[in-house]
Amino acid sequence: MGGVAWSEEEDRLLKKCIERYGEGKWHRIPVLAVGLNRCRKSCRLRWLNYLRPNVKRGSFAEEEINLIIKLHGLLGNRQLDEFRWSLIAGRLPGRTANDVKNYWNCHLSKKLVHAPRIEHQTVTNMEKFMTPHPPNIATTKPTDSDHTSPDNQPKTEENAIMWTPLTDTEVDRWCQDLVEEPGRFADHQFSQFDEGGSSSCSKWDWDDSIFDIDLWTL
DNA sequence: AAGAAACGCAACCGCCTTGCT
DNA sequence: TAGCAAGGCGGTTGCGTTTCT
Repeated sequence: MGGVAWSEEEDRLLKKCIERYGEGKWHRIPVLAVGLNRCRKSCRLRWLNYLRPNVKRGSFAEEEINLIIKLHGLLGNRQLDEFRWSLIAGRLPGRTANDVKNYWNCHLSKKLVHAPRIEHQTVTNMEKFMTPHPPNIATTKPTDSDHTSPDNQPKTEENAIMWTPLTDTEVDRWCQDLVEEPGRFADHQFSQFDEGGSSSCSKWDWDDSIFDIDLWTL
């Protein structure tokens, strides 16, 4: 791993400590969890990415991949190659920023490397590339009005597992289609961010504005 | 069957932002 | 207003596992 792997005992100590004292006081965790020789940052990361309840593991579903690519196009900084993984992850129930980032770096970035301007590409015709799935799941475009759940469904494990994971081949085909198809994102939707370069639109203007766009109708 | 290469992902690092004094 | 501490984030690393030759 990228560092010293956490032992079961360390996980148990951290979980117990957070259940007792709550999330958020990371600077106190190393003090409160006797025997846990980890810094506040490591504790926070371990909790958020691994121990926290509702953390979803396993393959990404097509809806999740769809949303990652959409949001990556919208939230990615074209000039700096910077991305807002936490914002993307925030719209994928059970997924962490680290998960999304890893998935992008391992799977999608290589496959979309030839796409000139992803944010002007489109995410359409998913139905063509779908694996068999329960009716009305993948083809339903939710309203997502509360910005908390991409499928506008209760955040339950049941809903999550109904999403059908894509194989690598299917992702390949889907990404290829994305590259070849002319953009469906209207330029005017982005012009407000482009005018005058980055100086006229701060990062927070971006964040505030970005969710005014109905992602599911793009 | 064995070694090499590629992949996946947990963990670390450094920087930035925020809140408090 | 400045300085400090803590939270949070994105980029990177490196080891275990899987696939390929």
